[in-house]
Amino acid sequence: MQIVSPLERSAITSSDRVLFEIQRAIVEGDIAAGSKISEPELARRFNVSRAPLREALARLERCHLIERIPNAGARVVTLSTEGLISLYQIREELEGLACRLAAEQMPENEIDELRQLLDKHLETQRVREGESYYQEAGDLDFHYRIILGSKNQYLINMLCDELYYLVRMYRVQMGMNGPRVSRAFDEHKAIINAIANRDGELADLLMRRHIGASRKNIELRLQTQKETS
Amino acid sequence: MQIVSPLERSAITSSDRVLFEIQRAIVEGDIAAGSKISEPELARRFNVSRAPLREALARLERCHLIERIPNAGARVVTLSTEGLISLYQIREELEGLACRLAAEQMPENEIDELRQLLDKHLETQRVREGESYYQEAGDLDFHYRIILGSKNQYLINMLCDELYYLVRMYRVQMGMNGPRVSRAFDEHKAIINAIANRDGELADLLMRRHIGASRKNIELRLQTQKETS
DNA sequence: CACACTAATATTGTCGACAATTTAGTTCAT
DNA sequence: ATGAACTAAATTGTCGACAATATTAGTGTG
Repeated sequence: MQIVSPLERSAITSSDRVLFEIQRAIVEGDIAAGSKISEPELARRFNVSRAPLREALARLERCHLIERIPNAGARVVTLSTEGLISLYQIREELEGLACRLAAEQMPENEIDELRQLLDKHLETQRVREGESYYQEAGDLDFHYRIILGSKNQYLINMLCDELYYLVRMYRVQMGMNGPRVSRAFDEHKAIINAIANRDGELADLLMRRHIGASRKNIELRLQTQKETS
Repeated sequence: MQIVSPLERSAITSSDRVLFEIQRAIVEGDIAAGSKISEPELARRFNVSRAPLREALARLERCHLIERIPNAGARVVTLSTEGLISLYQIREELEGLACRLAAEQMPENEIDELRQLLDKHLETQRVREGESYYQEAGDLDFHYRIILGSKNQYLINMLCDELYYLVRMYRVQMGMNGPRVSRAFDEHKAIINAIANRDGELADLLMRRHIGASRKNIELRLQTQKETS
């Protein structure tokens, strides 16, 4: 089975182009969460007919960014704290597995590259202290590479294609930064060390903790939400 | 967040109808694994234009039954023992999680219904001794219901929509029956008991073992494959 | 004033035709 | 005979128009 990275993709067809643009717009919130999607409007806006647009919509549904109802149209997904927790529960399991597999499968050169990436992140963090955006992207990139390192094609598709953009959307729009950002580096470092030592069990555990800590933060927020209301 | 069961879906549009028919054909092997998909041919065969057919193809790609290459067309996925192992690795994690959540979230009446389902399976197994097909469907149904019981919408979508048919395809075409079938009942019973006792940790563990045992069988088969060749 | 029903409007689903691209086949040169 | 370049055929991608369905506005009635 040939392993393919989902992000190594350039816009071949005009349907691709439209997909990327709408995807970005939804993730960044330019197209508001929960808003209705009008095919004629979007087709005009991106200068394509409805055929490639609908193709793009089908792929947006695939990565859980929109929901479609037959004969009634599509809506951008609505974000909720409960949904975010659901998402993190899944990530804990799947990315834990990814780490375990990466410890077995990831070639040395990829591990080295990942180390270098971490060092680079450390520098940019020092330089751009406080600006979490870059760090966020970097964090996702870190996770991304480990997933690719698992060499499990289904896992790669699910995490890097079908959930990746939804995770980004939650981060961008619900502002997942805070005190965890600073800790993340150390945790990343420990994870990559475990992988380098080919200790899959430990890498698995550390990644679960890493994501689980974020989830618990969110659950905490949910509690205070409920108390306030 | 409204919880929706993916299998509660009837063919609304003609794209739906075509999707269901092709889906069944691929799973059963009527359309051979690895074979190229011709849009004009399928359109004629199912008496629709290419528009709804392409819509159906997009959704088949979503559940990993076909792979598309821009400007080059689609192929039915090829099955491999390695792929099956990859799939089971993911199922172990996700269905383990599903059990843990089901132990927390599944309402009593659903648990009762699941118990009755198990009893019914036991009868049909006695009656149709040896015929594994019904049992297979039943096994999937068992897993299916627990997943729904987790009340995690992303998890439900991923397992019951995006992976369900691929799992069935592997089972039908690679003939996953054998001695495990008889054990499955006892394991199912233990899992449902754990859920009924609201012991999520145990239910999680048992489900991982349940699926893990199947995976190890497959890995064993892979070993003998390699030795023979 | 609320509600049910109907008519008008807008949106989605489907079709057939055309454009762009890939694939298959043929010719020619080495 | 092998391989490269070109041509022809077939396939995929895109378009605009029409049909089917859902939404909205309007009307009348209790």
